[in-house]
Amino acid sequence: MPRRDREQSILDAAGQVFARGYHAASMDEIAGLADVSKPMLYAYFGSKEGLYVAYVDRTGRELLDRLAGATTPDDQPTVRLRAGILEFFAFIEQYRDGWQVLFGELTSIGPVVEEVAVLRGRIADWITVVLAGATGAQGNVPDLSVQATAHAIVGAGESLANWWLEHPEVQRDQVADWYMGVILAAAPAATGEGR
Amino acid sequence: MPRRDREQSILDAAGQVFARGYHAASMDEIAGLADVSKPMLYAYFGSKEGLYVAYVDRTGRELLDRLAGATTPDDQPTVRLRAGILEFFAFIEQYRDGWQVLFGELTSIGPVVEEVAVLRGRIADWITVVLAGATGAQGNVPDLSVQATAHAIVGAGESLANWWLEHPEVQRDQVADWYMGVILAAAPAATGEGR
Amino acid sequence: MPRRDREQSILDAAGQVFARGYHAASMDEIAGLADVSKPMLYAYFGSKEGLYVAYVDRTGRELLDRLAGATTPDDQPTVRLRAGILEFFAFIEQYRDGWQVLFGELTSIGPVVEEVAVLRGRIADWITVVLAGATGAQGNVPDLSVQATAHAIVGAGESLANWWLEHPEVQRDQVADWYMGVILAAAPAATGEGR
Amino acid sequence: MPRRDREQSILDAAGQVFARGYHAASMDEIAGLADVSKPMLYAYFGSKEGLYVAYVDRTGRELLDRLAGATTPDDQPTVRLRAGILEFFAFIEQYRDGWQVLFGELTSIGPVVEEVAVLRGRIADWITVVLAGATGAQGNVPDLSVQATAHAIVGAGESLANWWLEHPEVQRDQVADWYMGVILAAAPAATGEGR
DNA sequence: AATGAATGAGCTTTCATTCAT
DNA sequence: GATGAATGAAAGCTCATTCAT
Repeated sequence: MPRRDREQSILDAAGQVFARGYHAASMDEIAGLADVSKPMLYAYFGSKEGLYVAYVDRTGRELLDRLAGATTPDDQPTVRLRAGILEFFAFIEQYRDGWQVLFGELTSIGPVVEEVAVLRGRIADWITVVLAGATGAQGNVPDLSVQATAHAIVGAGESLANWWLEHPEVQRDQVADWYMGVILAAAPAATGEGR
Repeated sequence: MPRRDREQSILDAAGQVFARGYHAASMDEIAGLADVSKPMLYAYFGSKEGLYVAYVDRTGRELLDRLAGATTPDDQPTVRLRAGILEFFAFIEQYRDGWQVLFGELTSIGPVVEEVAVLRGRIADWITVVLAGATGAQGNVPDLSVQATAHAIVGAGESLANWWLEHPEVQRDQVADWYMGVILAAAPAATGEGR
Repeated sequence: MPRRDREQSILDAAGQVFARGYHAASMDEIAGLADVSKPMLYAYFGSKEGLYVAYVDRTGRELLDRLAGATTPDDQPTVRLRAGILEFFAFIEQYRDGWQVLFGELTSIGPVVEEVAVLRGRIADWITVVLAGATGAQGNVPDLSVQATAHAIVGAGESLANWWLEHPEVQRDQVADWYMGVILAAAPAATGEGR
Repeated sequence: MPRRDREQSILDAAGQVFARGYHAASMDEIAGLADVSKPMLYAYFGSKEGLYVAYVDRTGRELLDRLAGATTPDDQPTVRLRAGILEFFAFIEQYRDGWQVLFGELTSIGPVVEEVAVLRGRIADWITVVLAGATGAQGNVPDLSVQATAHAIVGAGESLANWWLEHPEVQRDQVADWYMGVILAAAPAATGEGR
């Protein structure tokens, strides 16, 4: 099996195990699940932390790509927003492990904390930009209150996503709608409009 | 030192260490910080998990007590809401460790997952009740959408709190105001109004 | 409670716990069972080993006293033998814990090994003496073969006793009879007769 | 060193240490004696108990193999008996540790209790079968008294063996002869003859 | 006379990591 | 390129034992 594929299948295994938390994961288990010997893990990723970072990277990129791919700049802002949100929840549904790794352990291992923080910032940015279109605010330099509210919105989404994972009987569209409701309601604050 | 006091000072130390995550914490470190020998930890709390649960209990109760104490039922709903939110952020400011233990590790150890989930539910309830007063909705049996939105609101608060921890220059009142803005905006959905 | 009584009730508790093996026993458990604080154990018996020795002493003496008391020198040898054997099994039935402590752990803690070995020797002696009467051999200085066979007989008795503990439906008289059969059959060798 | 060999040398070391009793043995000491690091013990045997069971298994099988190999069915019964007994004592002489592990600790750790009990039963069976030939009894279904007496005989052998270990100046043949004397004397009871 | 409080030292077990082949 | 074999370090936990009251 060529290296590229090996790496991917190792990352897949790593996701399953890391989903239970960084410290609760063991290299042994990952190796076993990936059907590889442990030294391979180190040959390819250097260390446990390296493997974790690689997984977070791959998964974060996947999420951002999906958000980016879900919408075209020409769409109406609310259409873009809805498409993005749907994609967001679709990602959660499909990459449950990845989702839990990315957002389940806020106090995780040092270097990754930053990584995840950056990822959240990007998502907050995406929301801010789309919202700017949706609410008609333009060119406002986002100040602290915008940042804060954007984070609040992201947090609402995360929390909603976790709630959804425990209520799988609810339709994805439904959850997305509720989320949109919250976002649009909170939007004026988020975009700094009206201050 | 009598048992009661020792237990409290052990719990204080435990909080500092658990703040970095359950698995990352070691009994040795907690004992060292509390200036006690390890066997005392086990004599008083039985196990690492027991100590964790005890800490979560104490801290969760503290938070709920504060929320309850911050408001009197006679207050105007928005006054109550604002008082509660202020108290919430005051708690975060004061019990930073406790906050991170309670809300930092979504994928924590088995028995505590439930404990923390219950605590979150209680807070969501509190918000729902106060909101019901604030928006004039009355007697609505909270259905799924209300639950979901309440969770979203709680998540927004958590996320905002974490953001605030990294922007200590912002005033507490300020953050509370932003949060109130989000809540009141999202309230109609949370209280099921208008459906 | 006067010291004498305390000591006895501690020894009773010790027996129950030591029955599972010296190393498997914990001072904590003994103290709990005796409803005394741990320091009392040390005040009265000095150490875990001291407590163990005290228990072995008391129980060994009890067994020897019973053997001695069960028979009068004037009895017919076979009557004495049978009475002694019955008493032996009665002891086992009544002091199950003590029996297991005395004979269950051949590789026990240093000082006690000797103690128990001496006790066994005494019992072997008793058997030899009674047998000497029973088979008519007199005044033979017991040589190695007699010693050896006496030990074999004691071992047969222990093994039989343990077997009996797992077959409580069998009557004590029955087991005693079987044991007598083995002893009388083996007696000529034990008393050195016929060599 | 290949795994097979390592396992054997670990088991050898384990025997020496377990000879002092299961609870008195420490994995550290076994590892040190086997000149291996502790993790190897766990990699190969899973746990302390696993290692113990493995040792009991190997040693028990060895003993049974020897008993089986020492005699051919065509031999005269008393010849078979004598050969078996000689082999039994040879085993004890050679595998002193193993002997003490197998028969020294009657109250040992849970799972092994059964294992050792089964082993004893097998030996008792072997004796019963050979005795049946030696005394001419045939086809008797062994009843309780036979079982009991067979156990008594095994116990006599164990006790004799332990006595012998402390009197190494006695020849093996000598001890075997004494034991044979006891067995043959007790045999009628053991084979149920004459009832 | 009696105990709650306390501990040093040891236990079994697991983990991330590396070497020799 | 890939692995079986191996380990240092540290984890959670328990124990016999003592001291201050």
